[in-house]
Amino acid sequence: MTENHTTPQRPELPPSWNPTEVEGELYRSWVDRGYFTADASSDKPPFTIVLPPPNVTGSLHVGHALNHSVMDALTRRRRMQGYEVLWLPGMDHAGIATQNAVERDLAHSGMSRHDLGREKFVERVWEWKAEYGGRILDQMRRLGDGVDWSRERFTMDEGLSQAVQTIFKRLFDDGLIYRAERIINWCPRCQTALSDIEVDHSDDDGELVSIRYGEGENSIVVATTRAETMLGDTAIAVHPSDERYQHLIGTEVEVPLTGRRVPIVADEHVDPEFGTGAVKVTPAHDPNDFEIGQRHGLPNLTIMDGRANITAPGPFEGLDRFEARPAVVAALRDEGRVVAEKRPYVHSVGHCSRCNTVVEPRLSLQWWVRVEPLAKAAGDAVRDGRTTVHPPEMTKRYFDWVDNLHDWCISRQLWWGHRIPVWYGPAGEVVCVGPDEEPPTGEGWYQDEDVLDTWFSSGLWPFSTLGWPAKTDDLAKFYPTSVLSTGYDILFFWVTRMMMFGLYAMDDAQPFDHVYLHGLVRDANGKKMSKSVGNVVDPLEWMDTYGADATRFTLLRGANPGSDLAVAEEWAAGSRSFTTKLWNATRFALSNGATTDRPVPPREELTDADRWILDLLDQLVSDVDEQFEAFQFARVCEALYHFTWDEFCDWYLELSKVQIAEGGARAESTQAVLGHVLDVVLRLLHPLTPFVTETLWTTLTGGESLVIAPWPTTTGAERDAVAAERIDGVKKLVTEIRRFRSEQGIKPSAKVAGKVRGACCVDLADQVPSVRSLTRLTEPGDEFAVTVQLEVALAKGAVKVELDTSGAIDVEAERKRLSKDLAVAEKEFAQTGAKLNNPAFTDKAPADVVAKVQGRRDAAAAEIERVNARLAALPQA
RNA sequence: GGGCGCGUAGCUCAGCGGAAGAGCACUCGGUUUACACCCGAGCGGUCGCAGGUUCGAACCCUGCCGCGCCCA
Repeated sequence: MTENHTTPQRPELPPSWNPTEVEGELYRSWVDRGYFTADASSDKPPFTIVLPPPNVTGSLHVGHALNHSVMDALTRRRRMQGYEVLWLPGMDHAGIATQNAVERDLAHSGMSRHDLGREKFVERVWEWKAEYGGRILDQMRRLGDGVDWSRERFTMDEGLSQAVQTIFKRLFDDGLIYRAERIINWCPRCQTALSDIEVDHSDDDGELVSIRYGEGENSIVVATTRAETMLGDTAIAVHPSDERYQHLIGTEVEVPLTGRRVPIVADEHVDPEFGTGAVKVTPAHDPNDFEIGQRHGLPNLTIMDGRANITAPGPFEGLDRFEARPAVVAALRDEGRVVAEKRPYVHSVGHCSRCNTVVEPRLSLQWWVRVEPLAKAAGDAVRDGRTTVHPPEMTKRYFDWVDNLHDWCISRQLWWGHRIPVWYGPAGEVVCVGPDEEPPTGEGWYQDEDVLDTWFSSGLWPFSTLGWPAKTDDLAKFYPTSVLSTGYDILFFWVTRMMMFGLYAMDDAQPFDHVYLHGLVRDANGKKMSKSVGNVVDPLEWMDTYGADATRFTLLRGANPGSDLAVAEEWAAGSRSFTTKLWNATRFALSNGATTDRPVPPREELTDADRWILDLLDQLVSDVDEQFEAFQFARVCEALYHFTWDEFCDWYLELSKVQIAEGGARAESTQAVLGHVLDVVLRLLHPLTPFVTETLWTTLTGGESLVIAPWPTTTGAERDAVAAERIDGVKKLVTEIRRFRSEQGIKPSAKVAGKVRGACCVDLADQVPSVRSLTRLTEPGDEFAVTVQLEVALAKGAVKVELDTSGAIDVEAERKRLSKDLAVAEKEFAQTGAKLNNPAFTDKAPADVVAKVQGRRDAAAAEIERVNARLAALPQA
C-alpha cells in the first residue's frame, strides 16, 4: 500500500457498522437540519406524498414497514433529484377502534361511557390519545422516514374538522348526502352501523334448517341458516316462473310459532335452483329481503334490539340471537315442521372488522352518500390517465369497484368522531350547518347524535392536510399529490374514497397522479401472518437486530409489483450482510486512499478495469432510474446488490489492489476511480438504506449530507466494448485457474509458479499481472517445471497456462474436470449443429442469430478438439 | 358463479420468443494484509400437465390439473 500525502485525511471508519448506535442520532440530525421540511414558496418542482394515515391506536407492523420503505425511497430519490419534496405524516382518529380502547379502559374501573356522559368521554379519549396514541410515529423515526413533522396532521384537528364540515355541507346542498331508513350492517357489540367495507366475510360453520310453512298441498318448504329470523317473516317468495309454486302465488300461509299469516309473492330475485326454490322474507333483517319487501309493499317487522336480543313477544323474547336460534328450531321440531337439518353448513358470514362480532343486518335510519356521480368521476380519472394505477393489473379491480359501488353509509353511533352537522327543529326541520354558520338555537332544536365514518375524514386527507378549504400556498404547491402508496388490500378503503372526494372538492383535479399498490408481507412459506399462528414478523425486532437499513432493504427487495412477498429472518440477515459488505468495501477503499477530491482522469489515462467498472456504473445509474420510475423496487435493489457485490467488490476491488500497488500516477487515478464509484453507488443506495450510506458517504466525501446530495446522472460516455471484453477474459481465465486449483486440492493461499502464454494473441497482454495476482501465481524460477497445462478458450482464442504444481497432479481429478468440459462442449456442438443443419432455421431466422449460432458451434468444435488433446496427454491411470 | 393472479433449483422468487438465473439452503476447500455478517470452487431444474402456433417456446394461443386473492 502506498501512502498518499496529497489526500486530506478523513476520519477513520470504525471496524464494523453498528446501526442501532448510530441511526437515532443520524435521524435527529436530519430532522434538526430541516431536510424534510417542505417549502411551499420554492421554485423547485413539487413531489408530494401524503402518508395514508395510520390508525391512532396502531403500531408499526411489517406491512407498514414495507409501505414506509417504499414512500421513503420515492421521496428521498426525488429530493436528491432536486424536487421540492413534501411527505406529509399524520394519523386518523379511528372512531370505533379508539372508542373501543378507551371503553375497555373504563370497563376496568367498572364504568361505561354512559356513566361519564358524552362530553367527558370525548375528553377522556383526547387524554388517551395524548398518552398512548401515536406510538407509530416514533416507530417511523426508527425506520428513517423522511417526513415533514412540521406538517403532521390528525383527522380530528381543528382544520381537518372544518374540512369535514365543509364537504358535508357541500354534498348535502348538492343532494349527495341524504338520510334514509335501510338495512345496514350493525355490530351488536360496537353498537354502531358499519359500511360494507368494514365487514369481513368468512366461511363459517352454521346450520341449514328446512322448515315447512302451511298445511297440506298449500304448504311450502323454505331453508334458512338463521331460523330465529322467522319471527320477523312477512312473506314467502318464489320465482314467478317456477312451475312448482304457481298455484300458491297470491295465497297466504301461516308463519309457524307466530300465528301470523303472510302472502306468498313472486319475485324475480329468487333463485329457483337454490334449495326448494322458495325463500322466507324477513325485510327488517336481511338486505335482499328488504328489497323484496319494498317491491311488494311488505311490512318491516323488527324482532331484535341493538344488542341482537329478541324483542318479538313470546317465549323467545329476551334471548340472544344465538340462544334463540336453537330454541326456535327446537320449537319447530316439536311442531313437526322441521323437514331437514344440515350441520355443519358452511356459509359466508359477515364479521365486524374491528371486533369480529357477527354482523347483524338491521333496519335503521342512517346518513348516506349517494356515490354514483362521485364514483363515476373516480373511474374517469383513471380511464383518462390522469391517475395511473401500478401495477396495471389492479386497474380492473379498481374499475369493478367504483363502477359497482353501493351508497355509502356514513353515520356511526359513536361519540368519538366528527359529529354530523345537522340540527333538527321542533317542527321537523332539518338544517345542515356549514363551518361558518351558527347552528339554530332555541326550544326543541338539537344536533344529530351520530358521528361520521372515519373514512369520511380520511378521504379528504390529500387536500384537507394541505389547508383546504382555505386556498393555501401548500395546496397550490403540493396538490395534486404525486403518489399514493398502499397495500392492494386497502385499495377500496383509501384510494376510492380519496379519489371521490378529491375530484369533487378540487374541481375535478385528481388527488394523486400515481397509485402504487404493494403486496402483502407473508412469512417464509408464503403464509399469511397471524397472531394466532405466531408467524408475525415484528419490524422493530428486525431493526434492533439487523438495523433499519437491512429491514428496509429486505422488504424493498421483495417488492415485486402485484405479488405478495415472503420474508423471514434469514432474508434480513442477508440484507445486513450486504450493508456490512458495503461498509467493508468502503473501509478498504478509504484505507487505500480512495478519494472524491480529485476528479477521475480522462478515459485515455485509465486502465481497462477502470473503464469497465465506470461503464457498468453508468449502466447501473440508468437501470436504477428506469426501475424506480416503474416502481420496480425489487429490481432496483437487485441491480444495486449485484453491482456492488458481484462486480465492484469481487472484481474491481481486487483489480484495484494491483493498480494501487503500482504506485505513482496509476495509484492516484485508481484512488479517484474507487472514490467516484463508491460516491455514486452510495447515492444510488441512499433512498433504500439511508443510514449506512450517510455514514459512509460523509466520511468518504466530507460532504454535509447524502440526504441533500444530488442524484447521479449518466455520463453519456460511450461504452468501451474492448475493455469489457478484456475484463471478461480476465474473469474467465481467473475462474478457470481457480477451478483447476480447487479441484486439484491446492489451498487457496498456496502460491503456484506459473506462466500465462498467448495472452498477447488474444489482446490480454496488459491483464496478465492482474490474472497472476487474483490466482496467486508466482513468477517461474530457474527450477520451473511444467506439471500441468490448462487451456482456456476466450472470445479471441485460447490462452495457455503452464503450472508447476511441485509434483504429480491428481490425474483422476483432472480427467474428471476435462471430461466435464468435454461433455459441455459436445452438448453445445450437438445443439448448435442441429440448428444449423435445419434449413428452415438458416432460411428463416435473422442473419445475426444464425451467425451467433455458427460462432457457438465453431467455438464448441475447437473446445472439443482442445479438451480431447489434453485428455490424451494425461498419463494413463 | 364472475374477475384477477400464480404454478421455474430443497425454500422464496426473477426471467416472459433466439445459449435456464438470483438470494437463502446444501457439499468441498480456506488464519489469502476490506470483509468468516467472509473468500474460492461446486452440487442442484424434461420451467404444473396436454395439445397448438413458430425455423425456434419457460416465454404466445387453447384446454386441463393444482393454489391464492377480490367480488357475488
